[in-house]
Amino acid sequence: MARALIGAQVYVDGIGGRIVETEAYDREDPASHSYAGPTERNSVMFGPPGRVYVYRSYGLHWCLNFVCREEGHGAGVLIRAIEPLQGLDVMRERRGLADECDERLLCAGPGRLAQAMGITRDFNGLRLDRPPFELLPREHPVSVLAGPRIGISKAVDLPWRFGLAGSRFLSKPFR
DNA sequence: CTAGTGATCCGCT
DNA sequence: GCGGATCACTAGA
Repeated sequence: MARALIGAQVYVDGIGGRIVETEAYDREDPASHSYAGPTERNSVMFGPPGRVYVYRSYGLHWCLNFVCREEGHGAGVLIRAIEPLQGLDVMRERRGLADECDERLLCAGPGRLAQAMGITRDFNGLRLDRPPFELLPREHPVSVLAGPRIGISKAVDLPWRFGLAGSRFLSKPFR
């Protein structure tokens, strides 16, 4: 699913764009929040698929995940970067950036993307197929790159980070 | 482009 | 008490 989501579009109240970077996290995965089993924080990961799991990162940022396997499994896809297509002015305002700033700073990285889209803990558990969310399938075939995940200290070699080949909006290049 | 650093909260052991 | 699924900023190649 992390690979399949590259090129899809996601919107919150009409603001968002094309998903260009994701990471997979699974139950038997030491880097996953679900690895040690269900807790209050990760309970949405063990619920039905097609919902949003939001967590606080480093005490400062929010991060957006899609629950992507059957109920009870405990898997998720971290949305790491989006190519902004709609609501760029609102994104800039939420991010505290100037009008003339580089578009690539708006949604390149999970914390930036959540801030630009207005995601907070209040969105945890919401369904992706209902407002305020809208998820559109990709319209054309895409070329997808894979590589190791970013910012983790366990299972560092699994190639579970995916990106749209050639995109300028990635949080980091693929080697 | 990379590498280093501090900010700041809370889930989990 | 520890240590993050991060970011903004700085300095240097």
